[in-house]
Amino acid sequence: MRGIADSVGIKGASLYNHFSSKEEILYAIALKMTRVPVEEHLLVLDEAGTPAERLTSLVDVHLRHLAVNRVEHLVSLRELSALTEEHRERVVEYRKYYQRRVRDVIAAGIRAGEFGVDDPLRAAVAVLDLMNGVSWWLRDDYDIDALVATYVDFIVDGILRHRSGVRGGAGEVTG
Amino acid sequence: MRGIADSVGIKGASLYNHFSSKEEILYAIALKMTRVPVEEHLLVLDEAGTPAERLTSLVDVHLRHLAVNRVEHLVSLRELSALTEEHRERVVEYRKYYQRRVRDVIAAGIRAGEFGVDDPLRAAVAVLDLMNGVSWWLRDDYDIDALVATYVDFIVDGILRHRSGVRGGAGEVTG
DNA sequence: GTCTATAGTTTGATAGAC
DNA sequence: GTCTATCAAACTATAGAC
Repeated sequence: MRGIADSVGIKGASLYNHFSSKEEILYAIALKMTRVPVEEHLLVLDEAGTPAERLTSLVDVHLRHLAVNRVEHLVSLRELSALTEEHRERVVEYRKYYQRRVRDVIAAGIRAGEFGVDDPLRAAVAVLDLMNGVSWWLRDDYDIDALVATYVDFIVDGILRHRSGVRGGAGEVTG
Repeated sequence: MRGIADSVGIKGASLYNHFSSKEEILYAIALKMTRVPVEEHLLVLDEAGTPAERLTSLVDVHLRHLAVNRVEHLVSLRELSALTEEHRERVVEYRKYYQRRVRDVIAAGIRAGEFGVDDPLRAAVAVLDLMNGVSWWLRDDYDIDALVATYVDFIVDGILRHRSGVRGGAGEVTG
């Protein structure tokens, strides 16, 4: 609490005029980093376009939100275990719902012939891990447009893309 | 310390017969999770085979080590800031070296015509984030062979693979 | 090499003046 | 809404018996 207070220029005790406990601060941060993506980012999945186009939009807004709230994202990960069971469950529920929606758009892309992965849920987990990993090393002076372009390529044209058949998959050739 | 002691069936004070401080325990864990990969896993990059084959081997040993030492990996991430500056720097150096070696094998793959990414370092970071993300959700009963096969596919045949040029499905067609 | 007891410090939170 | 002063609990670590 003293560290948080320092960073906003007041004393530790003064924080209790704004929050009733440390857990409430951590919950507010964790909620912001899970509810906002669910209630705002997922809207792009309902707009017009192919699954690949809609997922591209989601990667865009997801990475930009993460770039702006990098520290909050790391805190919500690290301090998840410090939340009450009830609060932790709500945060986990938001994360799971977001994951399911990513899985669903990947599944739609498979049905539409745009994507070529076997298991939409596994692919969704990989895609989210790849994006969220950015928060560990991103710096303030990083070119976010370039970041988004690179990761859209890695995800939409890389992980999810149809394999061209020459090597067809993971060990099928040799196995 | 009491929690650590509980998990090995002794009292907190007894831990000091084996380690002189909590920091020493955390450093031992962090060192294990960074030095072992550098000194053992990277050997597969020096064996025979194309860059893609050697990277495939690295993904294999990396994910298996991570599956066996999942908790230690999470601890070494979470408690990195609890280390002394000297210890933290040594751990970070191991991580950076590992990252550079992954970058180099990707660069070799590009030169050999096996891979088609623009920036080997960015690709290496993405590949490592993707693999390390597994430790957040992996369970003990998970099929590791299937995990390895899936991630080799995502990485070697997905992220790093040559794009076919048509950009098959990521928006160029309609845009 | 384990234990109990406890020292010394830090932490989250409260009380009350301004 | 901020501050100083302070509390109670928890923490890392030590001392000394067995």
